[in-house]
Amino acid sequence: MALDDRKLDVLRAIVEDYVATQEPVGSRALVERHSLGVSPATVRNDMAVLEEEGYIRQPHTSAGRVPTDRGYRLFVDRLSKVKPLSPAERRAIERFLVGAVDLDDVVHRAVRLLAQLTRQVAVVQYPSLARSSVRHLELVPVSTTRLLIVMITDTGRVEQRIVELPEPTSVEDVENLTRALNEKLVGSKLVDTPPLVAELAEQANLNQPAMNALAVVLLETLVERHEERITIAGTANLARFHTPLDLAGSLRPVLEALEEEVILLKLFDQVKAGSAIVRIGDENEVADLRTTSVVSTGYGPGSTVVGGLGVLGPTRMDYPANIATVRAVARYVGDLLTQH
Amino acid sequence: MALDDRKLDVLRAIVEDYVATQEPVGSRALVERHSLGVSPATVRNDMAVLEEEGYIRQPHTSAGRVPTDRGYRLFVDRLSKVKPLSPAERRAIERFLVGAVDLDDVVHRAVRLLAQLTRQVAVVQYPSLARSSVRHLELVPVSTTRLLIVMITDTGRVEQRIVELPEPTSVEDVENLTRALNEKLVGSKLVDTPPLVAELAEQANLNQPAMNALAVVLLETLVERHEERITIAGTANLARFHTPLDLAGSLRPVLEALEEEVILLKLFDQVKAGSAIVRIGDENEVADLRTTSVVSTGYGPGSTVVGGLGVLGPTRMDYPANIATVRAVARYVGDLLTQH
DNA sequence: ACTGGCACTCACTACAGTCGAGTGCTAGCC
DNA sequence: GGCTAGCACTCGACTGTAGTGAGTGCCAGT
Repeated sequence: MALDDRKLDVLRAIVEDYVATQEPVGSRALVERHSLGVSPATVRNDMAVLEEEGYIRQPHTSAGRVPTDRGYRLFVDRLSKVKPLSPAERRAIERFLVGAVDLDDVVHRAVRLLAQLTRQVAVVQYPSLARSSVRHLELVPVSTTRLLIVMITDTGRVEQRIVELPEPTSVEDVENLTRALNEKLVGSKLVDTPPLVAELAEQANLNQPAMNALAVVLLETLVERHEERITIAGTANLARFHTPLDLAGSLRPVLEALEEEVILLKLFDQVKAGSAIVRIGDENEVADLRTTSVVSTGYGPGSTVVGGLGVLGPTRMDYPANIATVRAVARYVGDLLTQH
Repeated sequence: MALDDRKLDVLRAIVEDYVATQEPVGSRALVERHSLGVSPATVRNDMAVLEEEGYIRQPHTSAGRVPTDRGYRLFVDRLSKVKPLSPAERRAIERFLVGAVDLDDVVHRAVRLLAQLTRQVAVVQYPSLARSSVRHLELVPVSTTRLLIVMITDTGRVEQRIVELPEPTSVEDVENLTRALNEKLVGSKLVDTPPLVAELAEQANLNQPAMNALAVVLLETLVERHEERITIAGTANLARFHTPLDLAGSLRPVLEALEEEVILLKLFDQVKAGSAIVRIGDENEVADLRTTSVVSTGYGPGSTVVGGLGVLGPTRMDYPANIATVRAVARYVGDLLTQH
C-alpha cells in the first residue's frame, strides 16, 4: 500500500519529536506539537499502517512509537529538509579552522570542531597518501649508512622514514639521488611512483644501483604502510546517550570498534565529495556499530577526495543538522587544503 | 594507635580480594580465602579499627568492607609485593614493540600494548620536543616566499612547519641559512635554541637578516606549539567497570577529561625514570578523575626522561601488576629510543 | 587476647496493587 | 469513504510490604 502524504507527514513528525525528546511519541502529543489538522485517532490509524510497513515500532504495548532503521532511512531520503547552518555555527567553523598552522593542526581542529557542533563522535581521516601527489622529496644523511627520507605531498602532509643503506654512501651521491628523484617524481600521484622509481633504478648514469633498489623498497613502504591515519574525538558524547533505548544499553562494543582503525577506515569506503552518505543502524557492515548511524563525506581540494570525515552516533540523531555540519566542515577543510 | 602486623595483613587481604572480586569483602570470606589463623570475629575487631583509622569503609551497614583511597595508599606504599611479569607478558612486550618502524609507530604500539596488558586506559606522551635535542635541520623552499622547515630530534621525532617569508629569497640563501643553522644548533637542547638563533641573527655576514628574524619566530612556535602530543587507547576498558561501585557510576566525566590534552599532560607532571608514581582517587588534582587512579612513569634513552606513559583506571585496580607493566613498557620504549 | 554466640541492620528480591499513557476498535458523523 | 469521539483494554512504571540473608557489633566465656 502506498503511503499518502499525511502518513509521510506523520512519520516525519515522529522522527523529529523522537529525536528531540528521546522518548516514544504518542498520537496525542503528536497532534499537539505539529499542526497536522486531524485528530489523534486518525493519526493512530496512520501509525498502524506505518508500523505494518515497518517504518515505526512500539517498544511495548502501552507506549508511543519509535522510528525503525527503515523509518529513519525513508526520513533521510525523502522527508528531511536541509537544515541550513546557523550563522553562529558558520562563524564557529571559520574561526576554529582559520588559526591552523599545519596539516596536523587542521585535522585535529576539524575533528574537535565536528564533535562539538554535532555532539556526536567525530572521525576524520588524514589526507590519504595514495591519493595525493608528491610536492618535494628530501634525503637527509643521518650517518654514512642511514638516510632519512622526507616526503611532502600537495596536501601538506609530511612523511618520513629512516632507510638503512647496504653500503656507506657519500654525501654527493645522496645529493645526486635527491635531484634525480625530485625531477622524476614531483607532481605525480603517489600510487604511480613505484614504477617511476623502478625506471630510475635502471638508468645507469646514477651511481649506486643498490641504493636505487633501496629507494624502491622505501617508497613502497612509504606508500603502503602507515597508509591511512585517523583521529577521533567526542567519545564522551556517547556516554550521554547511554540509555537502554539507544545504543541498546551497551556502549562498550561501540568504544571497542572505535579503537580499531580498520573499522574506522570502512566508514569512509565510498565517500564522495559534496554529498554525504548516511548509514543507518543495520546498514553498517560492522556488527558492533549496528546500533549507530554514520554520516560521512569526502573532502579534498576542489572536488577531489583525499580523505573522509564524518560523525557517528545513536540512530536517534538529528540527521539534517549533522549532514549539514559534516558537509560544511568538509568544504572548509577542502578549501584550507587548496590554500595550502 | 599503631596497626600491628595482623591488621596490616587484614588490610592487604581486603584490598586483594576486593580487587579480584569487585565486591565488598566480609570477615568470613576473608578467613576462608586467606590463612590468617584467626576467627572471623577477631578479623571483625581488626576491621573496626581499620575503619576507624579511615583505611576501609562499609558501603552500607550490612555489607562487607571496601578499601578507601587511604587504604589503597597504604597498600601501595607498604603492603604490596612486586609482581614480576609473567614470561608470556614479557614476550608480548618484546614481540609487540620490536616491529616498530618509526617513532610514531613505537608510541602507537606502546599505548595499545599497555591498554591490552593492563586492561585499563593507557596514555602515552610523545617524546617531548623541549627535552630532546636537535639532530638535523632542513629548509626546503616550497616557493620563493615559502619555506618548509623540517627538524629531526635525537629521539627520532620529526617536526615540520611552513614559514612565510617577507620577501622572495634565493635558493642559495636558503642553503646558506641551512648550513649556518645546522652548525649552530645541532646537538643542543631544543629549549636552548631560541637564544642561539638570536645570536645567529646578529651575525652580519648572513644575508637576509629579515629571514633570520623569521627563523626566530619559527623556532619559537616550533618549540612552544604543538608541544606535547599524547595518545590514548583502551577507553573501552572503562566501560567494563561501569558499575555504581567504581567510577561512581558515571564514566562520562572521565571520558571528557581524557579528551583534554591539558589534563592528560598533568598526569605526567612529576614523572621520573625507573620508578612509577601512583595517584589514587582524591590525590588527583583534576576533579573529574577523583574516582580513578593513575600509574605513571617516565621513559627515555638511558635514565633520562623525554616523555611519560601510564595507565588510568578505577581506584579498584591491581596496583602491583599495573606498576610492573608500566615500568616494563617504559623501559622497553626507552631502549628502543637509544637504538634509534 | 581470642572465640562463639546472638541480636540487629539493611540491601535486595519478590509480589501485589495502583496509576496512567497510549492503543485498537467500533459506532456515528460529514 | 474518510474522519472523529468514545471506550475498553494493555502493560510498563511506580509504590508499599514482607521475607531473606550477608554481614556486623557486642558480650560473655575460655
